[in-house]
Amino acid sequence: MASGAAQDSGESLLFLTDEQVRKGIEAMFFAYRGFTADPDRILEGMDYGRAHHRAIHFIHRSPATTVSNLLMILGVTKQSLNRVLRSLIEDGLVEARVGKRDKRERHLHLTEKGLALERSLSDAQRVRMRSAYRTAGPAAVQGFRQVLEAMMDPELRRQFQTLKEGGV
Amino acid sequence: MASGAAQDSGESLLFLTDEQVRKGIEAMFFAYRGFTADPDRILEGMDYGRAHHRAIHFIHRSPATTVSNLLMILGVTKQSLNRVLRSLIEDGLVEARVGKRDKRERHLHLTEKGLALERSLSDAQRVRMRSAYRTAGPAAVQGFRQVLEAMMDPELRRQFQTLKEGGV
DNA sequence: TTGGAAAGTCAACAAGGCTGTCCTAAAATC
DNA sequence: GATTTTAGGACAGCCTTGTTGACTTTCCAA
Repeated sequence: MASGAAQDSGESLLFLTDEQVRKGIEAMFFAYRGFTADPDRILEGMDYGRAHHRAIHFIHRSPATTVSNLLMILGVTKQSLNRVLRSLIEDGLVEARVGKRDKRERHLHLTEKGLALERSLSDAQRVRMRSAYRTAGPAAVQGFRQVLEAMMDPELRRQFQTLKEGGV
Repeated sequence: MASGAAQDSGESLLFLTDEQVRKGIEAMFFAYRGFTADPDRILEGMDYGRAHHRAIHFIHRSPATTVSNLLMILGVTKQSLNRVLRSLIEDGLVEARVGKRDKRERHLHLTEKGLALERSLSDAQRVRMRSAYRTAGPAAVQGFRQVLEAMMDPELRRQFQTLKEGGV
């Protein structure tokens, strides 16, 4: 429907129509497909999937992180994460070191092999991001980041901001 | 690493460091979680999942669309989509009308019941989008959309733009 | 008119979520 | 010192949603 575009119906804060907001929703859907496409392509054929990618990413970003920590960030059950971690450890991509002060904890690290895979995955993903950034321009990038951050659950946003400052 | 922010290393187009691009990647990950959280909450308990939501969304957006059309948009196999459609049709949310000129085709429509579910799902999702938009502001929203669009695969981007103009 | 392509269905399998239960070791608390 | 809590792991079984492969029906074009 080629209906009215920016006619905010009385409220100054609602500067977009439902139809326009829906376009944002679809953009999010299609963009996420693109976003995951490159790593998925690399992973396919190996025995790994997106779940492994996520684990590798966050272990790389926060070396020596514990299993519980990773659970919070990834938002999955420990059984689910454990299955993934087990295969990564067996294949020598991740090393789990027993904690020094608290021996119950396992501190996770990427091995050389793990770092290599992380590199290739994040390289591929960064190429696309960087290209999108370049196309859209610096101002757009800032807006992009602002909207994404506002879209997160408060809990996740805190996680994100913690990583932002403290991480790596 | 609290390293230099916007020191583009010689190339004017690469205005962000690898580290900053990575932050964008993580923002995408966390934001997508938030993005899907509300509909997921509604769907849980019903017999449906995200796949059903996607089908309902795009049938609503393009009534009388065919199965193949939907396949292209959703990017899954027809067998996968078929399972989802079958349950939606059995439950009376979607109606599949045999094509008039081509009897192989099924033209998909939401029933009253389907429209009601679509409403509640998209309402929930729009509330969050709108709130994020409001927080970030109009300029940010434009940047958001530009970056997302640039991030899509060219094929998907075409789909998106087609919907943008022609759709509903 | 026949053969291929397109639309859709059925069956079986895999990845990766989930719950539930049980286990060990270490730490914390009483 | 005994008990409870916490961190982590393992196993079983289930669900959703993706996949391939094999099949039918319908349409269209050589």
